[in-house]
Amino acid sequence: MIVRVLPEGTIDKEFDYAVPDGWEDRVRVGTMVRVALHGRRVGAWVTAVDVDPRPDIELRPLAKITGWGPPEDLVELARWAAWRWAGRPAAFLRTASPPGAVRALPERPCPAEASPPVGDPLVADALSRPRAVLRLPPGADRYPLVLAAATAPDGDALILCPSVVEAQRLAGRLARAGQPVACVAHDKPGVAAAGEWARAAAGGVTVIGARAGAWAPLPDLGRVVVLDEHDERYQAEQAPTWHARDVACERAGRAGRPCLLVSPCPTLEALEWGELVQPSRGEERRGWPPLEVVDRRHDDPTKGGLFSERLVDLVRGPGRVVCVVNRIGRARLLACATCGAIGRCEVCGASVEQLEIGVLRCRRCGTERPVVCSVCGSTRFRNLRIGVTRAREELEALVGEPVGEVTGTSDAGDPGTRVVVGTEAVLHRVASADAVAFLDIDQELTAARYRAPEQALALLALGARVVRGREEHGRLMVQTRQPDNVVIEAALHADPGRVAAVEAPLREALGLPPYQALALVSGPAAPELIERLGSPLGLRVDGPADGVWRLVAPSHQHLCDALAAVERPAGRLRIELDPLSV
DNA sequence: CGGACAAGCTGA
DNA sequence: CAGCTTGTCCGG
Repeated sequence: MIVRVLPEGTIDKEFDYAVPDGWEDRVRVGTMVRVALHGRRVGAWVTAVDVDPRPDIELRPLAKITGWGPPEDLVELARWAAWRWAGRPAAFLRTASPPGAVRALPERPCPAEASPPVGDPLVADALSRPRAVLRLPPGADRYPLVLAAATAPDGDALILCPSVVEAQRLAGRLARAGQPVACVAHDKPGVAAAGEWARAAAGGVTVIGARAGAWAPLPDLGRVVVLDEHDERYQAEQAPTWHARDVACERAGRAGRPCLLVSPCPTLEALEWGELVQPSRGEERRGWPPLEVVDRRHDDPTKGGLFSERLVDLVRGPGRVVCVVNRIGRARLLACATCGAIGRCEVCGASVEQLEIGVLRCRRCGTERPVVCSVCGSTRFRNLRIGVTRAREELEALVGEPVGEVTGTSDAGDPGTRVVVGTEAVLHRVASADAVAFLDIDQELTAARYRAPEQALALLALGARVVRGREEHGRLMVQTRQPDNVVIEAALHADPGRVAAVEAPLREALGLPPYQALALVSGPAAPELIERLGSPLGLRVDGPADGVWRLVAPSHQHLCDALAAVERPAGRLRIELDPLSV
């Protein structure tokens, strides 16, 4: 027998090898092997079996069978993803492969007993549709939905969560309920990750995972559920910038299986893809906490800083309070206290920030200088935009007790303080609180990213989840100079559809995703790629701006076909499909 | 990817 | 022209 293999790494070419006698039944599409290539041994995936021999080449034998690899449907899916995100199939096959060698699959567990009927009619409705988007408010418990999906007949469910921690928590809960479950995650600490992959590959288990879980092996895929589909952690930040939600949807579609996207604030991408299933107004309102909007339009921006009177009352007051400022450091924008000039870099003119005491640092070029006004020489500055570090200091002074600080880079140790301030990361770390306050939500509302309104609503929904729904008496507070902003109104009325209703026509008019396909091309080899690309029909090439070209096309079909048609030039190249900001 | 080999550059 | 770097090609 002759097989075709694709080597690991960046060799984007397939090679044929002979299968030694007696190995035939251990080799199938997806099997991981080692082969001699150009005097070296490299790992590879079998991509085709029973290949016709070529008379011109003397074939070498496979050197070794490493073990089980992605099943055939995922090898096909990897080819699709390579097209869809302009990457190499090997990158996706790596994600779809076990984190260590899998020699044998474990026994398939005995099937669990017959599934109980789904109690919640909303969940039953959502699970009964082939492509549904379920808008579930932040306070709603998703476990009944997960259990219903896990116990549904017709195959094993695949359930995705935005983070490995959430996936593990959910898998643990299902396992304790007696459900056979495998938690597939590549960066899962400690536990035998290859073992979990093997249990998934054996079948008969519900598979739960984070982003890479979209590539978990399931021999008998039933339904696919993506929880918090709006979460940006589903998208890989390195190229290829694939999105686990989109992979999951494509995978379910290819297998002819139902797929359900769940979110308190579904993205426009999700709404374009499937039918929206929403709770009654009353049910959705119960799932959002009341929102206290502190209108700061008439507050003097130079007085009180980030802390309005109502906010001071909140933090002084009983219960656990989480404050969110999505900025690290001490000061991200400063003005001279004497002459009022904005602190600027003397080299490039960009605004300077103060991350630590005594040093001003340029946000663009990184030049540092002492805290002296370059216009009038004064050494006193006003902090126009304070960050988490400074906010913590000021909060401590206000409440007269220690205040915790949590940012994405701070160590995981929980600050056991009553009041905690942090960036968005604090909402992922703190399990529950009596109140969540967004000190400067305007920063999110006015951010120069086209998804800013969706992201701001997602942030509010995350805060809402930490304090739970209306019946839990949690409090959600925002301080804003834009109390009429549709994002604030959506959270206030527990009606996320308001944001979509405003954003959809706007994005359509501006030619932004999901109504047009976008890609950014950068890196030393980018000019060569742009040159080779030419100007195919339907593709617009803008730029370069700061060395980045922007490709726009009416659909992914147009854009990805155009990219697939050109040969990738040598050298470093980053092709970012569906960028989160442009 | 990484080894092989060719082409280009340098210094005596 | 040896000795070195840089670039391109190719593998089964």
